[in-house]
Amino acid sequence: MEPNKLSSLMMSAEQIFAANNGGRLTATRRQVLSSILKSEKALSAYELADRVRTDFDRVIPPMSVYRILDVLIEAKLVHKVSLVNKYIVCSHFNCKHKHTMARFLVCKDCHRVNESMEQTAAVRKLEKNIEDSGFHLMNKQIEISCLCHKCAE
Amino acid sequence: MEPNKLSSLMMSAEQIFAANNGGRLTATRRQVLSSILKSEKALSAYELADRVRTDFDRVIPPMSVYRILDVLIEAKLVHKVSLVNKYIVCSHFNCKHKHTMARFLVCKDCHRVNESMEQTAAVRKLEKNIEDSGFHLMNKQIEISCLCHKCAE
DNA sequence: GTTGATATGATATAACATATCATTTTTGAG
DNA sequence: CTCAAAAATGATATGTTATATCATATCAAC
Repeated sequence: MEPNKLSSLMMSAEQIFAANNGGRLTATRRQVLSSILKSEKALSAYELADRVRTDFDRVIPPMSVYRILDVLIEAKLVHKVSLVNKYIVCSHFNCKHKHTMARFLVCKDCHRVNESMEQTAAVRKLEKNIEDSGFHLMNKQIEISCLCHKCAE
Repeated sequence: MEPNKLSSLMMSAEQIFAANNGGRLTATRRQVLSSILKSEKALSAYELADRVRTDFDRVIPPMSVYRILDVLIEAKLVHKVSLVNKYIVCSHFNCKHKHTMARFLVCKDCHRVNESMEQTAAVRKLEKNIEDSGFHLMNKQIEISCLCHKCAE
């Protein structure tokens, strides 16, 4: 990721936290966010701790990474990709889109993730199906296991 | 589950394995399948080992349960529900449907699962989207995190 | 500056999963 | 029927992901 893009995303994050009574974007959280932002694939909490160690020469205990991930997920900056038990930055926390339902194509081998917005009509139909089945949608997130083109070669 | 239904499902499984050069439906596998069939919610491999212990008064090591789950998944009798790292019987291994893409609504609290078939038109569109994104579908399975009506009360 | 709230560190342990080698059971050729 | 190969299971160890809990440190407001 180009430094400009990274710093622009970090500035967005600052604003999101400033507008947010739930917590602060502390130095530690900034480092974790920065490291996960730079990754183009989903990372486990432990892998992310390693990245922070490399990127900032600072050891953060996994427990803290989990807690910080919770905060970042709560702030909608990060998604948990449950198919692979890993975490990835929201591909458009920086943009103006109203966040409806996201579809995640998850490479089962390298854990690259393609996040895209579901079409409104499809979402409406899906939400109706879900309610008709006696379930309530908890996470506007659809996950599908795939192989990316690199891993498919 | 009524005993009749259970034995009918077990007979189907026998036929599937008989038609299948990949392996046999051994006594141990039959017990594991029977225990998972009786559960109306998804179970972890360890929970399933516990069920077999209760149901058949027989201890099966978790390692064996994992191996047997692999075989049952391969035979398309069982699904892995990756959202919660648990396993559940395919809701229609006994029926005549051509198996296209299945949608799983997964209760994040009690792990009950609603499995249903995606509509053909939607699947076609989705598969095209996936290919256009440079991914290959690996598992005709869509998982969505929900709360079931009982847990929502 | 003290106090209460927020955040992080440290430690332990639980839950899910795989690797590997040994043993047992089944199958099929002779 | 017996032996050898293949398939299945057992046993053990270890890796990976996640949570619980208590102690310590930092920050914000008065």
